[in-house]
Amino acid sequence: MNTENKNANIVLKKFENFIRKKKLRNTNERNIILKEIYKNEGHFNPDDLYIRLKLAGYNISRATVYNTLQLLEEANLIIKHYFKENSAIYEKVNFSSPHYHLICIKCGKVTEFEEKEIKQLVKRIVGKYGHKHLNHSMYIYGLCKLCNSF
Amino acid sequence: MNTENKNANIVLKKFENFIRKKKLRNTNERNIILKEIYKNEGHFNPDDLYIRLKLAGYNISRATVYNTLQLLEEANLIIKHYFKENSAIYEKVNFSSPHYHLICIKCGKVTEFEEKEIKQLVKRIVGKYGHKHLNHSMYIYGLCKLCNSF
DNA sequence: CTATTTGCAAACTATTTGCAGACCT
DNA sequence: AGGTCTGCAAATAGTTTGCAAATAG
Repeated sequence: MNTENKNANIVLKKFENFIRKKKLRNTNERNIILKEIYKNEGHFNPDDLYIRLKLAGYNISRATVYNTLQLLEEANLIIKHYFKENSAIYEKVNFSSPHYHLICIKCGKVTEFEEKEIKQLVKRIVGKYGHKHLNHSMYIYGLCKLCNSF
Repeated sequence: MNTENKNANIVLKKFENFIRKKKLRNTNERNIILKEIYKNEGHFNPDDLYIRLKLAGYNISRATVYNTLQLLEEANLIIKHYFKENSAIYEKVNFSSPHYHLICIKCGKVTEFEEKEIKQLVKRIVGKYGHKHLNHSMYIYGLCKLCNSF
């Protein structure tokens, strides 16, 4: 079995547990949406996903897409970002290598980077405040090389 | 002169420089908005600000408020956050102590924290990617003490 | 069975835009 | 004087909601 399928199976399992624990219902729509997300790479917004499902032949409403994305976020299977207003951007949780974002406030370009140190730092902070840690994001705002030279 | 006024003067000066450098115009509205922001503490959204200006007797349109907030962000005098969708949240740049945010994905509570290490880390990363650094944010998502116990 | 979930369309809300007039430089 | 900036109202875009029908448990 390839890595992609393995990951997809892990998240389906996790989602099933989450659903059971919360006494929610295991619907086709929810599973289809989760699979569609894990079939693809990179960032996506709710409408991207809605269109992709449409093209794949599924008749799943926007309401259900939004609804399910919220559930998946609570289940810690996707992360929600807000690079700019009026559009939430999601990405799959990457179990092996969390990464962070450099954002150009001029052109909106998003550059990803990794940084092992951050994980330790976050662990310490969360402990201090008694939170249950689900996820974390780091956004560095500035001007990218190109925008900075004009 | 108290600290508040001193800070307000520094930012007015900085904004003036920014305006000049960009060959923009030094309008009353822009200065009124900037002063109003620095008169207050904590987070605010564009509409909060609009209402506050209204109540203070200024007839400044939403369009101008949005417009100016964008300028102030570019001038690095305010930071924009997206704690949840459909509403940008701003705060003044705090020249002495940058701080970061723990966000509860259940109840939306935002807890601020400081962490000196982060600044160094960010400096290193930005250098690596050739960005011009303006600001950075760290968001840690999870469940706050209260939400985690239910 | 029955309470949750769904699809649909309409509603809502934050932000942006177009335009005519006002105002910096 | 000339182009930028403003206020206003209408337009836009993302998300949520209300309701009737479908469906999981």
